[in-house]
Amino acid sequence: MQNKNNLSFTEKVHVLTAKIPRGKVATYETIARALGKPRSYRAVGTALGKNTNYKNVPCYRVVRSNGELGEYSRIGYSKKKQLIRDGIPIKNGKVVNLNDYLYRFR
DNA sequence: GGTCTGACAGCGT
DNA sequence: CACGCTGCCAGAC
Repeated sequence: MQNKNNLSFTEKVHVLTAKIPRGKVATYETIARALGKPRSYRAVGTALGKNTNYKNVPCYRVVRSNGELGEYSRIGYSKKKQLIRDGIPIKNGKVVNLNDYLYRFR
């Protein structure tokens, strides 16, 4: 399903996720907001869930609004480890000072 | 086109 | 403070 922009909502989510720089993270709400729909965070989660392009889309950089890492079920691979590797401090399964590491889409 | 699902969020209990 | 129910939106049936 493609819209006028030639990109489905899901595709947009993937693209934005891929733009998150190393050392930064984004929340489902942030991404939804970047798409101009602050309340589609639900759909964002669904979109990432359907994503299988782990090579191109660093979905581990997408966390919950409260700083928790979220499910990331599919593989069961440590999202936490990846973030730490990117320089994001994690404590008790949550991002420390989320606001400082939160990436703002431009 | 109505209904269900989901890698969520917020508020109530 | 830990659950549970409800609301939200796009995609799949």
